[in-house]
Amino acid sequence: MKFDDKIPIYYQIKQYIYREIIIEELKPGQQIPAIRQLAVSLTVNVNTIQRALSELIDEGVLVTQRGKGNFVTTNTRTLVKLKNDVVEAQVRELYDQLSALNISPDEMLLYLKTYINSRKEVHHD
Amino acid sequence: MKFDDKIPIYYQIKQYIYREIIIEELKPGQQIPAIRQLAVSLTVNVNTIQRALSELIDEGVLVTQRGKGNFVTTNTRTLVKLKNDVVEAQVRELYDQLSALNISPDEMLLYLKTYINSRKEVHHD
DNA sequence: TATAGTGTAATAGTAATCTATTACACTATT
DNA sequence: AATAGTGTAATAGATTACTATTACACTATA
Repeated sequence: MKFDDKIPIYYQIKQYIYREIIIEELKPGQQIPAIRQLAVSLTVNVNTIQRALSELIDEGVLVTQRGKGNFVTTNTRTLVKLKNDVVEAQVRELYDQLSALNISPDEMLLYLKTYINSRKEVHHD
Repeated sequence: MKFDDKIPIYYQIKQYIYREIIIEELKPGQQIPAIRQLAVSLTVNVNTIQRALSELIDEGVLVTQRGKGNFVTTNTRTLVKLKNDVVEAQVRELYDQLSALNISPDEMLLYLKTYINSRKEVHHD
């Protein structure tokens, strides 16, 4: 996985797990990969994984069972809130940043539409 | 100024100056505040300001004149590119993040519209 | 020429993040 | 009982960012 070197890795791992849960790549109640396994597949230290997970556990997104493993919460309310919060944070970020550039809401929509269209025509992946 | 403690301060200061230039709060050719003045008004160390400015100088956004001060470039091409780059980076960020949540372009537009409307109705500033 | 206002550079100390490593605790299975 | 697979905890070292501080270089002006 490629990390942004301007943002703490443990924090980016939190966001990554949020996403995996939201798209149900990790389903409610499902056991997530073992800490040492995650450390290998993300090529970071176990402690860094542990820091991310312990925050997710504090937030109630994951539930830990000592000796067994870590599991996605089955609490629907928490999971719905998670998706809403993550999406809204992203949208608000764009809104705030473009507002700071004196760009109007209508222009924001136009910029987004234009960007989407530019992705449709040419695919530079 | 309030900084995000997940992102280096010098980097946030760069973004701040980008914005001031884009909205022409700092105009082409204009002298920007002295380094020690910026350090006071942003309540950070002179070295931190210096790090941000030296990168802006390397990028050609600012021009320095030893003993005189720092000035916004008068190069129109650089300034136009700056605005385009900053705006597109923001839009791409939203697009990529929401794509990772399996959200379609149409849904992205809807989310943005909804957020904009929610800002119109109630103003919690 | 002295002084005030600029930018520039270097050093030292602190804090946060990440890595590497070791050790321990709990669970399930052989 | 032993073992393998989990999570948990603690220490030490490297790196980066930030601060504080001091000093120096250039420009303009009194």
